[in-house]
Amino acid sequence: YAKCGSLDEASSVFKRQPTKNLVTWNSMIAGYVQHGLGQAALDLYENMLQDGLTTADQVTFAFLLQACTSIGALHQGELLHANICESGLESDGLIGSCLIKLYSKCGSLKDARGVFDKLPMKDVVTWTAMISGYAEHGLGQEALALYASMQSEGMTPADPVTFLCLLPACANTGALQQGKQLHGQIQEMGLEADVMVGNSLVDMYAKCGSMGDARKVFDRLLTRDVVTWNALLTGYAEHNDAQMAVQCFDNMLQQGVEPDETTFICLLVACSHAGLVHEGQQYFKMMLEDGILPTVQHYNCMADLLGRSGRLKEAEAMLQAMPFHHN
RNA sequence: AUCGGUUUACUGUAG
Repeated sequence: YAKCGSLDEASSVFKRQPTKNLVTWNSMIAGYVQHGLGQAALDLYENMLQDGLTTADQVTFAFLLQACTSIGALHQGELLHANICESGLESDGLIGSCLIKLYSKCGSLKDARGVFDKLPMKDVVTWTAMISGYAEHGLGQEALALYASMQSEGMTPADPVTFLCLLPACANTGALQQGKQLHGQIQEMGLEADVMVGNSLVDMYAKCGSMGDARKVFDRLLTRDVVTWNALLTGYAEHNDAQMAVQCFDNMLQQGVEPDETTFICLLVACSHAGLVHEGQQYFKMMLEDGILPTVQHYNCMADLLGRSGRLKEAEAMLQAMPFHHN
C-alpha cells in the first residue's frame, strides 16, 4: 500500500497488526520516508522503542537516517549515529552511505568525510555519495580528486549515477579536460544514450565555454527532454548569445516540447543580458498565456530586465504588483 | 519480506 501511494491504507493495516515484527515496523517507517514524511517516520520509531519488543537493524537505521536527512534533523541524526555505533553497525555499507548523505546535506562535510574514511569496505555507492557531497557544496575539485582516488583503488562507475555527480563538478569548476575524459568513459560504457547523462554533458560543455561541443552532444542525443533544451538555452544565455537562445526556444516549440518555468527563466535571463526588453516582456506574457504561474524568480528576472535597461519605475511597479513577498 | 549515491535556471556585495 505504501509503495503504491496509499499511505492511509498502509497505516490502517499496520495499526491492525496484532503482532508487529521488525519488517512490519521497517515497512511502515519506509513508507513514511518514501512519502517525504520524515517526522512521522521518526515518531513511529519512538513508538517502536516504547513498544520495546523489537530492536532496530541496519534497514531501520537506514530509513531513519533518510528521515533525518529529508527534514534536516542533524541533531537527531547524530543521536542515531551514536546508537548505530553502540549496535556495532557503523561499518555497514548501506548505513555508511546514509550517514555520508545526512552529514553532507546538513552541511557537515567534515563529518561526512569522517564516516567515509572509517568505512572498511567502500563500494561505488559509498564513493559516489561522498563525491556528490563535495560536488553539491561547490567543491568540484575535491569531488574530482576523490574520483581520481576511487579509480586508483581500482573502482569504476557501474552506472550513470557517478557521472551525474561528476559532470556538474566539472561544469562548476570549468574543468573541460576532465569533463572530456568523463565523456570518453561514458561512451566506452555505452551510457551516452541516457537522457540525464546527455543533459549533464550538454550542461558541462556549455558551462565550460565549449558551446560547439554542447551543441554536438545535443544534436546526437536521440532522446531529449525539456531539461536538455533548457541546458542548451542556458548555455546560450550565459554566453550572451540571445539570438541563439531565442532560436533555440523557437526550435523547441516547433518540435512540440513544452517549455517549463525554467525555460522562461533562461529566456528572460538571455533577454535581460542582451537588453532585449520588449522580447522579454513578450515572453513573460507568453508564459502567462501558457498557464505557467510566474514565481518570485520570474519577477526577479523581469525586475533585472527592466532595471538594467534603466526602466526603474517599471521595474518597481512590476515588483509591487507581484503577488508574493519579495525574497 | 523492508534498504543507500542522481541532471538544467535568476538577482544582489567585493574583485
